[in-house]
Amino acid sequence: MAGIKEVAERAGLSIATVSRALSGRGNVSPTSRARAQAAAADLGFVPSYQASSLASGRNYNIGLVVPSVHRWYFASVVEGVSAALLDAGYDLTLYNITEGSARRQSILNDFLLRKRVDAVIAVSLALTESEIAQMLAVHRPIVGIGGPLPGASTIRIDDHGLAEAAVNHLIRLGHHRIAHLTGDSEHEQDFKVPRTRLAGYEKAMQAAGLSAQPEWIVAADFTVQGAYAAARSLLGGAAERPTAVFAASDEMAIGTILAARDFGLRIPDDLSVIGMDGHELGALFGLTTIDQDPRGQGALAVRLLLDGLDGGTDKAVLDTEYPTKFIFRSSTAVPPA
Amino acid sequence: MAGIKEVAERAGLSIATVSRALSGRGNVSPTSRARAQAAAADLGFVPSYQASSLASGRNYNIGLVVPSVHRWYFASVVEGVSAALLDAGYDLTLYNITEGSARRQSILNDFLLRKRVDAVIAVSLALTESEIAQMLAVHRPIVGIGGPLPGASTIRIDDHGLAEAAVNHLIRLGHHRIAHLTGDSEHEQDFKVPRTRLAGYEKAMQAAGLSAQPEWIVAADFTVQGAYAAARSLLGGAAERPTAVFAASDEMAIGTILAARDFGLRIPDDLSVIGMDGHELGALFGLTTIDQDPRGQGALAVRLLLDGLDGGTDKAVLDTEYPTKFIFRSSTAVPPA
DNA sequence: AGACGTTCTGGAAGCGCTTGCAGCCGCGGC
DNA sequence: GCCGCGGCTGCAAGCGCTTCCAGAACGTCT
Repeated sequence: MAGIKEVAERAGLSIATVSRALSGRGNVSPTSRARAQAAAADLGFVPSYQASSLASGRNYNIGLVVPSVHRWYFASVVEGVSAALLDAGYDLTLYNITEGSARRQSILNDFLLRKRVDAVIAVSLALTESEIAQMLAVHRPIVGIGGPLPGASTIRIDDHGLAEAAVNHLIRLGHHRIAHLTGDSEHEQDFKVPRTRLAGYEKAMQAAGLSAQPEWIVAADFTVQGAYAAARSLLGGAAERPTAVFAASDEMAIGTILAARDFGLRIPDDLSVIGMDGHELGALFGLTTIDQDPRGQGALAVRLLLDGLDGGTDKAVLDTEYPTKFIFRSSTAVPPA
Repeated sequence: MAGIKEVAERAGLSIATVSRALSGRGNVSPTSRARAQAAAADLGFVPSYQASSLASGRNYNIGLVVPSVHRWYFASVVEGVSAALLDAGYDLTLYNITEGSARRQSILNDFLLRKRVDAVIAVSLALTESEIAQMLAVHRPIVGIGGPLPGASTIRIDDHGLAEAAVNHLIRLGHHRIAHLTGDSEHEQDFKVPRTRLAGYEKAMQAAGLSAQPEWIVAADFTVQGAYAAARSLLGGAAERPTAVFAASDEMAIGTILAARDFGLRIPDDLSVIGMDGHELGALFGLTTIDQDPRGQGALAVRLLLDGLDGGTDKAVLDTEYPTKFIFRSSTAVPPA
């Protein structure tokens, strides 16, 4: 367990010089630097994280708060963030707040504020203004992904507009009876996205002069299974069956496709389905969707944060709209005659 | 940014007493404790993580190393570990080593050894003995999940025996032509599990006097898509088609089922499929499988580790076999006549 | 009443680094 | 030849806690 002191002795230098040599901060002659590095390598020296952190105020650690790690979208963000941070030499501290409200205050207090992290990335988490203010007050920049963070920087996609676009795509194909699979309000206190997409759906329907039957708007949790169950009741229901479904996520779209298949409905002949996300599995189902590249969003969040930390400027709050790609595949077509 | 000093002043106590009062270590009169707590609350005091960590040597932070965060199994472990750690007041530092070898040495050096974490949980990661020794030398206990860690504690399931059991289930149903979907060696340098399951498959086949055609053992990456593609070539191939498939994971089993459906094969009438994992989606497909509860494995790993850290005993290396549950559903049946 | 324990408290010494400051050296400019 | 300056270096003062130790206060036992 060699410390910097041992390295200094072995290198015949002072502790201060070794510190400067190894950290790259401050002036050190090439000779000294080389000696310090050699000594450090010989001893297998690894600087103590907490000591340097305490002394310098830098942590090289950022916190990532997600409501789930199972859903494709979140897993992808985690992956993007993780890779970007590893490259930058930062640690990633993960907070998976599953149950929603119960633990969140304690996480905020006990973890995030404990100066353990230099900054936090909150995914689909609706922090209140005062919570955000708390974080900013202790100089912890925040960026939000996919969730509105009043007063903090955010990265998001145009959920409303994209939902409209998805529905319009179906409308242009000739569909009139378009259903929507949205989020389950029970599981999404923090998760505003489904409501926004729902609003986009309604707007597009209305703009086209179509009536969105209440029974065509069905809520499910954001999983394949949840959507499958919801789609079964939607498609198996009496009355007029919709000819198209806009699902608020690709996982839900896949659940819908599976349910449709179970009913003997052919996609897209009998039913068109469009999703949203860019899930890898979409290709397998020929799913038409809108790719939002969550991995890239995670990487971007890291870049924004690190730029801000380096720049030192408590930079302006900026709201970035992340670009998306409409992917046309075979799950959408003209409605049955 | 109140420090412990301000709290002490406000409470009219010494720093030492406040520290003891708030941490619960050492003797403090009820009166003093209350005063300290009140003062801390008033000031919104949150102790500095690095300072207490530096002074006490405890980190309250454990590192979790996973090769992926997308695959169901790993996401589940992360979830289990995360929940258990939050309860215990520990932070979780996540290292997602995607590419395999490239970054792993640097992670070991730059991150794990930097005393940032008190312990590490490595999932399906085959650390070498010397890597493990390095960690243990700096008093960082390790527990491995689902991967052999020579010299460290591990939690694992009986992959070999369970694979045999899965295949035997098919054999008992009357199947002779049983295929196996295994891992893709390209993507699994560290991941020994598929090979073990393959060995179990071979053993069971041999024990039953069945020949495992080489073309019935097909490799794919551990995703639905990968398995789907592999299953297509397996089922679409000429020659004798297998009547049953044992897939090394539920995701692969699902891919197989989807491929079979696309070929018009009915499950289980034309093809039996058995998986392994306990994926929630399995129910939707009626998938017979073996539930290994990765979430529980993650939670157990945390418990082992924390017990060890508290106990102080550099406890014995122990190898825990985690219990599994065979789940019979509708994807397996007697072979077609 | 005196000796001895217990419980509680505060002083102060770290934990292992970073960094401000001052001193040293060697150099170019006047 | 002297001054000034810039590059290097080491000293030492922290960073904000924890914890050892010694001492104070209060009980208990004989």
